Amino acid sequence: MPRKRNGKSHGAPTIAQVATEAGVSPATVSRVMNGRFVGADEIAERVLQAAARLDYSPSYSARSLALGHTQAVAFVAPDLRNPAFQTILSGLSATAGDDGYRVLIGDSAESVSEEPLLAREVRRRCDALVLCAPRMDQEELSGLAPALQPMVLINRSGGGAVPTLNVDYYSGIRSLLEHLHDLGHRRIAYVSGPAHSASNEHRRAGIRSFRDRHPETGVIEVAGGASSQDGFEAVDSVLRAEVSAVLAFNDLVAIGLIGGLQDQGRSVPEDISVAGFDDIPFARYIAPPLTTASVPHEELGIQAWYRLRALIKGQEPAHDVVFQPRLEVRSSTAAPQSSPR
Amino acid sequence: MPRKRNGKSHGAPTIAQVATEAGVSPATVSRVMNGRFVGADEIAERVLQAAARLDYSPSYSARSLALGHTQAVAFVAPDLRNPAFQTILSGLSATAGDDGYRVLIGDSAESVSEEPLLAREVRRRCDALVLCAPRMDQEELSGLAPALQPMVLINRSGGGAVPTLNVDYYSGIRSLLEHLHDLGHRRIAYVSGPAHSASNEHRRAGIRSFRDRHPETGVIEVAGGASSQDGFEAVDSVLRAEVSAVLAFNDLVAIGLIGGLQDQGRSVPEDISVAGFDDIPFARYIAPPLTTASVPHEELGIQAWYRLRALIKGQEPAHDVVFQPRLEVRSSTAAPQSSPR
DNA sequence: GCCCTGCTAGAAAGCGCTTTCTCAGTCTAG
DNA sequence: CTAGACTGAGAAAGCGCTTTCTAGCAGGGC
Repeated sequence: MPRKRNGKSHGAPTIAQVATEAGVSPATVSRVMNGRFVGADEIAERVLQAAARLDYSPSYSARSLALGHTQAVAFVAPDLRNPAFQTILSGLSATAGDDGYRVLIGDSAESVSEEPLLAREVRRRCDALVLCAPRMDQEELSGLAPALQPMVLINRSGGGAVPTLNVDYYSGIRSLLEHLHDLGHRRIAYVSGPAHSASNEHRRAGIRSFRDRHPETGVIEVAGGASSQDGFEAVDSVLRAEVSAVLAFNDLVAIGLIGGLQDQGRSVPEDISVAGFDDIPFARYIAPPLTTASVPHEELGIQAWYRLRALIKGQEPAHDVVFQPRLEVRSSTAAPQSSPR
Repeated sequence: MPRKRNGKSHGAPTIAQVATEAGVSPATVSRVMNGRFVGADEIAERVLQAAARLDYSPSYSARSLALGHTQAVAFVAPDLRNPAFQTILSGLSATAGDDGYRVLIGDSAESVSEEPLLAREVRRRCDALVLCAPRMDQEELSGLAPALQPMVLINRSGGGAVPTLNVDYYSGIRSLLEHLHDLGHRRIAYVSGPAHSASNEHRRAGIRSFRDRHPETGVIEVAGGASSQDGFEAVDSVLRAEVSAVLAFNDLVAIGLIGGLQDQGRSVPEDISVAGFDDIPFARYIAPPLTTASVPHEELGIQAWYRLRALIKGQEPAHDVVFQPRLEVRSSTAAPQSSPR
């Protein structure tokens, strides 16, 4: 048995102490504290007063054990520094908070290999899970899914039983490409996302479909990643590709790209157009304001909670939804120069 | 007693089941799972195999109750949408994660009145707390502190016993003001933070000290807030003040301000200089790149964890630190026009 | 050859709740 | 006036672990 066995000198007061103080049984205290007490008002009052006097508040651990649930849900994402995930988290946390649930975070810090372990761990600490695991192998994900339920998946297909919230990257990327094409661009670079990213694959599928429709337009893929740093480092490859426009995996990459391009004396959009994806909160404020495909991340977090809540209650969750990104044309894209230098 | 009483059909396997499966006692299972087992290797092996076969993993609730701790810490902040808090959280989460601790978030969504309750709640769910409560009344904070320990406070003084990580807003604001003054500005607006914000008070003290040194320079305070929206809405007051430069409570406010100013046809920094505070990750990328005072938020999160860890272990935490913001001069500030229009 | 020591593994208590079960007391009806 | 139906509150079991305590069994010293 744990530490001290007798003296209850320090530490939080227990239900037993309150019971003693009020001269009732622990059962009664429990009932009063949970509003399940039927009986003499005078007793309830005594319990309340005793509780107040001792500054009692029930142990969450004990409660969780007895009840079999924790009133908390987990959120795992590959990179908490990315505003897109932060915004999902913020929406999730606020909405879950309204229902008295808190969120426990699992930041896999880009380590794909640790992700399954991390997901299992945080899931077992909570009642449910919201999983953003863009790079996890599909087989692994499918294998993991049963052990993780109840959960909702963001931007992955869970193979059937698990509610999923998706962003239509396929259409989003196509809109962006069409926009660039309408502007007159015929050679466009795509700075791709991390290897094995599911959403990167969707974007590539969108690119293929665009190519089929516009065979005259070249879309050159160059290696990228998910961070501004990756965008910055992709600048040379982009320049080498001699394109008039570049589409980045996401806004972060686009921002790094713009910074690097400017460092090299190129101006955006005069010399080269740049578009991102996500519409993170600052995309509109950067120089130049970023053309991007807007994704309602906060709403993703909110809807994720609604589904989780249904699942937790044993109800049928609302149907899956595929969010359509909204093309957000700003000033980082423009018609190509007639005479490229 | 909870739900089912006999059948252990569904639900996670318990230590008792593993014990039965392996033909040993629960005590032995517990010991081998925790590496405290000394004895026949063959037995350990049998337990491990049984555990693997049942896909057993110990219940966190039960473990927490027995052990008296949760291996989790809480983080409460007034607005999770603010990149400054997100960055602190990210640093905290990553560092705590390395030590096997997870973080539970409490987003008070700007509701100052709910904050004490929220802080108590999330604190009681965890082993410790990192509290960012810039607006909480000092009395209330001091009263609350004992109940919240172990905790570390960000940007507040905890009245003695509680480790605190502070940013020197006083000096930061002075540097910014000196920078503006050096540029030649003699009428400067300060778009203040939320009412009752402790860090706003520090900034104001910095302003007073600057005024004493440069009595010829007017610093006009106009009401603001903490969000971009607040900055946007402060534009009219700023314009009415007829200043050549404006210092914002933070970067978010500065960004809103710049947006609003541009909407009204003013250009930054030609017509009016704007400076922020915090150096959020995107400050350097906005148009124009924002002059600001850089605060190492991630480091705040990291150091917060180190102190929490010491506290949890019953050790003496490292001493408090006051981070000095670094003046980051970028293009949103410039010398005033000789002939203001 | 016997007693004591040392070691391994199990029995059981306890962590702080919730809830079922139980029982004494009260009410109402016949 | 008593039997049956409630009612109100306590006893106790159980949630799934950890850890102390205990007992059984070898091994070694005299």
